[in-house]
Amino acid sequence: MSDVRVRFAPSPTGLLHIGGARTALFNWLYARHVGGKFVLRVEDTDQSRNTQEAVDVIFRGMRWLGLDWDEGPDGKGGTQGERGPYFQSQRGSIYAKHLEKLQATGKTYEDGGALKFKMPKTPCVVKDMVCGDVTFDRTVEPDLVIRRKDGSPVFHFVNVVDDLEMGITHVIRGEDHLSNTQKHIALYEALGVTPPQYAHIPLILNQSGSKMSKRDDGAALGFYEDAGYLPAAVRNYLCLLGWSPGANEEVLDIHEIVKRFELKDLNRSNARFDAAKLFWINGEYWRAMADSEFAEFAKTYLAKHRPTAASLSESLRDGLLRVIREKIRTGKELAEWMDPYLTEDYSYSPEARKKQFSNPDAGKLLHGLEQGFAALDGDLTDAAAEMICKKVAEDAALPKPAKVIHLLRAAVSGHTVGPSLFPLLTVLGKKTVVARLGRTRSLFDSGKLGEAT
RNA sequence: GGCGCUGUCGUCUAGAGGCCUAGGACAGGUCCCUUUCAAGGACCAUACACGGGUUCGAAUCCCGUCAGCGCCA
Repeated sequence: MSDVRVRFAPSPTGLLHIGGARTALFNWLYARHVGGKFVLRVEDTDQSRNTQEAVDVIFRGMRWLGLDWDEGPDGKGGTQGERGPYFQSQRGSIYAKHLEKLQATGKTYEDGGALKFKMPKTPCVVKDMVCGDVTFDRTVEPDLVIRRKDGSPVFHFVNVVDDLEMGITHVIRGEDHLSNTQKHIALYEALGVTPPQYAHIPLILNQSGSKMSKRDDGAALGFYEDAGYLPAAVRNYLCLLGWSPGANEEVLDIHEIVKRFELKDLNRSNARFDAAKLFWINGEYWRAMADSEFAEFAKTYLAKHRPTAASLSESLRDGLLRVIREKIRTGKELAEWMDPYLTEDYSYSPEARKKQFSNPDAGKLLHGLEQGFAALDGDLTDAAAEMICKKVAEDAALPKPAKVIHLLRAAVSGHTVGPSLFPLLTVLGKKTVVARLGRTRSLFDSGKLGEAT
């Protein structure tokens, strides 16, 4: 246990920004590493955007990443912790109290309806746990508006008041706030309170090298949930942006990361977001998942994105998932690869039309395959399927069965790529394979599988 | 414009004066494996921003320049 208290203070904008998620993650990692408290505070002062949905997005994202908080709204309409309320919109009287206190010091003055704070004109040294001692020469620092003409207190002020009222000991936040920190320190000092420790972490940059904004592709955490990424993989990737476990390791269990995470090991330079690397890490987690875990993931993901998958028989669905899983690495791909088997009215891709059904011999081969599978005695197995392919190839005087195999794949799935073919056929079963071959053959015979359509 | 931060392969990083003819990973390339696609294996290419110091010795320390980013106005 320790008396460290850190916080994540997002505003409900309708999405949980990937940079915000990373800030939350680093606060969480530090709290868990030292055994302190992690506080969630919602900075919902912008009434126009302050909706329940927007707040829920934050809770959902945090939970998805597994970042549990010790104090804050519990996400179910209640509160946990003694230092609330944890919504800024409910803290008006607290701000008013501190505003009065600040006014009593004589360090403020009215100016055109706004209340301004007299900034000290002396140098300020921010002792940052990541950036080191950063000196600001404030001789020309303008005074700070702390209450607008409309009476609303400004961000810097409420942020400071909240942090001191909530007993925050370490402020871990994006480096974009480093230059503002001297203002915050001035406010703490004016209120007669010792400022917290600061740790400014590097920013996450987009492809073009500027601060990732919500307009950038993949800037919302929800994007990865929708795309069927695994939260542990996203979390692992985010840890690697500005922090490194040291020697040649990257894919690490979160417990191991918690154990090793130190603020002093944080990088100082901004990091570009690399979607390809995240995709790779996701693949690592995808393959490492236990079967039961995968089954649970697939069930949940398909329920949301492919509700019709529920009508497949359990054995068919499980079989398909098994043969598909090894070829792909996200839920989105899983859903797309399931598509050809969710209906008997499946479509044929342009590649399949072009590569497989533009060949005049295809009709003959399809007939042969259909007859071969129809005539099969007993269960359809990998070996039986292979034999049929070989025989059809021989009958057509083809030197190798490859051509037949490719055509067969296109015929039963409509696509030129897919799961390993023989295991797929076995999963589908003889009846379905024969029916699909019949359908394709008949469409082909009536000239409906050409390139044009 | 002022102030601040940063600057190692395309990207994320290891590196805290000699272990560095700079290591790993992703991405890229070649090959192997493979009756598609993945996965896997082997190999290749690519970096200490630049210029000055300090030192026997610098990616590592200091200064300057340049560049990028951020904050404020």
